[in-house]
Amino acid sequence: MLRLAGQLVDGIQQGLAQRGFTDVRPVHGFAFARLSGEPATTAQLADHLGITKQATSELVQHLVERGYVTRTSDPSDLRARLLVLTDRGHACTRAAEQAAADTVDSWKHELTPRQFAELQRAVAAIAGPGRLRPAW
Amino acid sequence: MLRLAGQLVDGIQQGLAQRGFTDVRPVHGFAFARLSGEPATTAQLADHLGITKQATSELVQHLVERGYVTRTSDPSDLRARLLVLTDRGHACTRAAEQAAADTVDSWKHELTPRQFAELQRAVAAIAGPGRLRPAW
DNA sequence: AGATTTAGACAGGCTACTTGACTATATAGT
DNA sequence: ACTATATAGTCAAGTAGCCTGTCTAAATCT
Repeated sequence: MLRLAGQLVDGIQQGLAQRGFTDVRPVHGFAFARLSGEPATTAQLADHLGITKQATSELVQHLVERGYVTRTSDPSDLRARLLVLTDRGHACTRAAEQAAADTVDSWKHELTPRQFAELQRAVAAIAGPGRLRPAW
Repeated sequence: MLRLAGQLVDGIQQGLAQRGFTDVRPVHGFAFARLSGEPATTAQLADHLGITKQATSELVQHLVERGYVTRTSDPSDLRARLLVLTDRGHACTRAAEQAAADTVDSWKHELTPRQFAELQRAVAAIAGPGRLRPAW
């Protein structure tokens, strides 16, 4: 299982590099996954990633500098800044999803369609939705 | 899939802590996995872990200081030191395996026996044996 | 025998995190 | 309404795990 996760992470990272996104790391992908749904504040993102606000603040700064994210003001809370993906941010997210799909496809070829469907069902049943964060 | 890997790593780490092993990290587990088979040199271990000799040397020093590993001389090469797991090292390895089994058992309860068997088969078929290293 | 490679360790540097401290805004208690 | 407390975000400093570069001793090649 750990090997599969490693293959997937490596595959995404490699696919992103091939598509021109060389300045993002896996942890940024987890951030994109959170922001691609709806905007979030830095504190919410920190909770999602399982790291401190401070580290998240620096990570967000990195993404803003490289044009993946913009900070917009939250009308309901003057302290907070809502983080929104830019077009480039969305493009990077799509590229990561494609790279992930490519890796999963390579697994598909090792299995019968029925086995693959079972695998998908089992993984989805066990994992469920929820926070996704760096593991080790 | 990444969530499952995260659950597994967290489960192992937590299980180890409950069993009294609080001074090991996941990367040490990968080292134990390599050493529990047959002894290896630092350079071989570095190759297995996918990190430099220097980082491996420091990691080994950490494990020696804490009594998990001993360095024995290699009669066929006076430069090399063969790394051997101590009793404590083996105990930690077994504890990690038990903790991993506990986590996998919790998955088992979410699936039918047939589905679980299919999952095992599919994962084994895709992942295969080989080097295991930190992923992100 | 001499030249090159390899095992291991030491030194210094980088980076992604951490804890601690601080300001500005929001919320709760009286 | 006023005060006390909590929260959003950032700055500063420290830590840990990796890196590259360098070196010694032993092995291997010519």
